[in-house]
Amino acid sequence: MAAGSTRIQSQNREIILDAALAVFAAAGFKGATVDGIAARAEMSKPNLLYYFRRKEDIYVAVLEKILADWLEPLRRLDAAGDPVGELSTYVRAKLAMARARPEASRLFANEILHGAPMIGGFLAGPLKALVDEKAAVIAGWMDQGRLRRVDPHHLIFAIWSTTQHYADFDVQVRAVLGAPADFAAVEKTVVGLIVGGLLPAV
Amino acid sequence: MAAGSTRIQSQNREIILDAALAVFAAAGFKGATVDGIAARAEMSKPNLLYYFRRKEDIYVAVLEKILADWLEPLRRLDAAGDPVGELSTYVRAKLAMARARPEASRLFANEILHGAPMIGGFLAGPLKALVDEKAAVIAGWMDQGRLRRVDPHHLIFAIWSTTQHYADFDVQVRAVLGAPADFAAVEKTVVGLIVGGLLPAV
DNA sequence: CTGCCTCTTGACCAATTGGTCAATAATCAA
DNA sequence: TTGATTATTGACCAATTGGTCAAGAGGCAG
Repeated sequence: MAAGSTRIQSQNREIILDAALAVFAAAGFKGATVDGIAARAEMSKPNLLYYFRRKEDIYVAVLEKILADWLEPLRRLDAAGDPVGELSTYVRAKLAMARARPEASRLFANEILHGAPMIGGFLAGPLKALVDEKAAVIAGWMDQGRLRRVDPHHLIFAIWSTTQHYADFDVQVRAVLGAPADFAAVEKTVVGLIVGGLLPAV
Repeated sequence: MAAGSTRIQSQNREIILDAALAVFAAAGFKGATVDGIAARAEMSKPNLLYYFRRKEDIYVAVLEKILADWLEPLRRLDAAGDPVGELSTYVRAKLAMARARPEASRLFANEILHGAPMIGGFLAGPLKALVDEKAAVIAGWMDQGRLRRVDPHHLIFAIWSTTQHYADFDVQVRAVLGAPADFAAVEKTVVGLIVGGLLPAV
C-alpha cells in the first residue's frame, strides 16, 4: 500500500507539522523536544514517532513545507512589468509573509544562523538559481536605465533582510518601539527606502 | 577578598568567554555544551565551572560583553554632523562589525530570535532609550529638509537588518553568491540604497 | 459479528549532559 | 622551605530526552 494514504494519517501529519513549526521556531532544533511537540499536537510521544520516526524527520518535513512558499514571491517578479511596481510588489509580498507567518521566517532564520545543516543544498541549488535569474532581470532593467545601477544580488539581500527583520527580530522591534510594529508604516518606509534608492537620477 | 582579582582568573575568564562566544554562536544556548566550551577553552569541565558556576552564567557573561559594543556605533551618530555623512558612517561601522565579529552578531540574533529571554531588559531599557534619542536626531534633520521624511525608527531597523544580514545569514549569502560577500560591493550597495533613498527630493 | 490492520500508549532503555565532590597540583606570601 | 590559598581534574550523579517495544484500543471490509 502507498505511504500515508489514510485519512487519519494525513490529518495527524498535518497536526504534527503545525505543532512542530511552532516548537522548532521558538526553541530551535536542539531546544525543541519530541515530548514538547507531542504535547502541542495533543498526542503521546510514541504516537508522534509512529508518524515520523526521528526528530530530524519532523524538522526536515517542516522545513520542506516552508521552502516551497519561500521562493514564490520572488518567482513572481516579472521582467515584462514595470520595475518600480514589480519591486514594490515584491517588498510588500515579503512583508506580508513576515506578518502572516513569522514562525516560518524564524525557523528558516534559525536554520541558516546555525549553518543551514539541513538545507545547504536548497540554498546552493534552487535558491541560487532563482536569485541569479531574477538578478539578471533586475540588471536588465538597470541596463535600460529604468533603475539606478546597484548590485542586484545585494539589492535582493537588502529586501530579504529588511522585510524578514520584522518576523525574526519581532521581540526587539516591539521592545524598541514600545508597541507592535505598524505594518502600514513599515511598508511605507521600506518600500520608500528600497525603491526610493533605486529611482534613476533625474 | 574581592572577586576574581587573580591574574590567572581574569586570564582564564577571558579564554572561556572567547571559547563560549564561538560555541554559543554556532549552536545556540541549548545546542552548546559545557564540555564543548571547555574543550575549546582547553580546560576540563570542572575547571571551567570553577570560574562560572552555571552554563547560564557563561552565556550571560558573553552577552554582556557584546552588548556594550553593540550600542557604540549608534551612539556616535552626531546631531551636529552632516546627515548623509553621519548615516553613511553609521552604516559602514555596522558593516565593519558584521565582517569583523560575525559570531557576536549571530549570538545576538539567536538570542532575539528565541525571545530574548536574557536581554529583554536591555532591549526595552538602554537600547530603546538610545534608539529613541537618535531617532529624534534623524527626525530633526528631516524637519530641516536635509533628509527625505521616513519613519526614523524603521530607518534604523533597515540599517540594522541590511548590515547584520551579512553576519547572521552569511551561509545563505555565500551559497547564493557562490562566493564570500565582497564587502566593498556590499558597502556601496547598502549605503547607496539607504542614503540614496533619503536624499531630499530635488 | 469477525478478523485483520491501523492507531495509540505506558513503561522502559541508553546516551547525553549540567553540575558536584573529594583529592591532587600549582602558586605564592612569609 | 613551608603552609595556606588557589587552581585543576577524574570520577561520579541525577535529570533530561531521543527512541524502542509489546500490548491494547479502535476502525473497517467481509
